[in-house]
Amino acid sequence: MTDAENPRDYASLKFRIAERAGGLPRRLTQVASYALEHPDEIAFGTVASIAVAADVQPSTLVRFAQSMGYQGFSDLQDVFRSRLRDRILNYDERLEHLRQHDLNATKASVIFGGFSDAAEKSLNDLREKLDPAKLEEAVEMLAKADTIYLVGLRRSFPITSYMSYAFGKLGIRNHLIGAMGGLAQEDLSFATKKDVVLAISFTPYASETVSLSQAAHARHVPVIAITDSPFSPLAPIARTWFEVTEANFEGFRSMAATLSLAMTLTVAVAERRRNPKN
Amino acid sequence: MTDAENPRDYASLKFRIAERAGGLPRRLTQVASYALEHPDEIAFGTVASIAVAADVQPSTLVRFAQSMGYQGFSDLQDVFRSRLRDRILNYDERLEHLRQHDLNATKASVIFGGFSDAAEKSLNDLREKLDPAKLEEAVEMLAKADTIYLVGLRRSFPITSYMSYAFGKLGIRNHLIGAMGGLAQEDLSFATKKDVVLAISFTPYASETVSLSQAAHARHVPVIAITDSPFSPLAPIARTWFEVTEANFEGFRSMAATLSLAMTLTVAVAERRRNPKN
DNA sequence: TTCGCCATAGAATATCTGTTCCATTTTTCT
DNA sequence: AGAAAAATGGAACAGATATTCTATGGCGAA
Repeated sequence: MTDAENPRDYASLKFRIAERAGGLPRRLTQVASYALEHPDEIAFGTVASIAVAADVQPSTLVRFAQSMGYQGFSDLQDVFRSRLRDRILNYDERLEHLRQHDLNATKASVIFGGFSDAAEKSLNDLREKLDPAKLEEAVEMLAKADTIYLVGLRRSFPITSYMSYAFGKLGIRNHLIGAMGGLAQEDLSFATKKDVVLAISFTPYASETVSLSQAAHARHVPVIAITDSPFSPLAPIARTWFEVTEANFEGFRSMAATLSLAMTLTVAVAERRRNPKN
Repeated sequence: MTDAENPRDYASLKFRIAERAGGLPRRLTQVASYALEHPDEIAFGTVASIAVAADVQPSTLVRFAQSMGYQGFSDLQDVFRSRLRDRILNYDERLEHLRQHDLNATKASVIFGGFSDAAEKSLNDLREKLDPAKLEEAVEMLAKADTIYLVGLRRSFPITSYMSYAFGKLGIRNHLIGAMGGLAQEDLSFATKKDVVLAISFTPYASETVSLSQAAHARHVPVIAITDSPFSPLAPIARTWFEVTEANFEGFRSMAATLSLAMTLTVAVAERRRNPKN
């Protein structure tokens, strides 16, 4: 008997189970305690496998789920699965929420919340994923470079233009490619082995960024890339590359993580030049 | 054909997929990229449901698993599931992990942490401080503007250049001032009462940004400002203005909050133009 | 004790699952 | 251009799945 709506998130379900477990028949209590103790067995297992593990009949599991207000075991299992999903994806759900609200409200502040969340998620993602060794390698390369060529168009241009500005302030020679006018190719053709190209591009990869980087790579200019997937055309030609996946809101991707990485590279390179290794 | 032993943990599997994806047939590449982008779909979904989501035949999924060296799809799915299991189980361990890493953390990764923290702090600050009413007002003004003039130099230029790009994509007429060359004054002199100037400037306020905005204001062009203090020279001349204080790390200020606000304005204006307020 | 009720076990079942197979298309090599 | 090989789509299949159903067991009330 479903009494009122039943929990769709793990926290409330857990609460309901704990709450009702006392007044439940023997076998169902047994299931309840097993469920709370081995939540990921429930999430991943099959009725049969869980039944064995909990020393219970398969049908008991179904009855348990029904007594908690769900239609069947699979229904309840979904909640246990969402728990695992949410640990990683709950931001996406929040974005979903915002999007739904957005339809009714269209309020700018909701949009702001969405972008802020996207930024935060992106930052946390990168925090987990960023490999310090790769970072070191990139910093080392950039620190030794004669001139740093910054290649970024469209969405990535704000990033490269920031880097160019910051490098400039720090006295690090750099060329910003693709600013205005079509002189990009010209500029980059001066690059040599002693220089480094830092290319930034995300799906859909701007063709000019890709072709410029490839041309540089063909002339043995080392390339460092910041991109969003191993399938990026920049990945295979880069000496080292960073995977940065920005969360998006309403189709507009955050730039917070990329920017954070860009600032890191800038400052770290300046520091490395001041105190070279060894 | 299983060539050597195959990955049982997600990290190595991911690596193998990325490694081999290039030389894979079309449909298998499609699966590869879907798998890397939606790992938890793979973990929880069924062959049928994933096939639909990835726009592929069920059999292709099995073939993909086999081409990665597994006996069947379920085998590969186990690896994706282990990823979720491990994430959860390691949560406490992860803190340990981080602490240990922190000890041998490289300089660059510490810097990255600093910038990420600064970004997060800035975002939270603005989340608390941002006044929805002001936001509405600014959106309304921008939505009604004939042309939006974006004024930002130095550190603020990445922001305005992003907005210019995004506005352009959304079909909203705008002029990016201060890009290159000294023609800024010229460009802005065309602005009329029906336009709006959006000026972005932070301490120390770039004199050109200030003087351009003042000139526009003198000619009765409405000005919206994003700046960092009530004492900013932009505050008194702005019809409405936002105070955004970015946290800094090693003297380099974050741009996350400003960027978030900028994206908000862009998208909100586009939306407002689509659905004007009575 | 006897009756009635509920919980339980375990088999039955209809659905859904992953996998295989083969005809067809596409690509590759000669 | 033609032949050979590889890749793909889609249907068929055997096995596993969650769920339902029925007979049995246990327990308290009359």
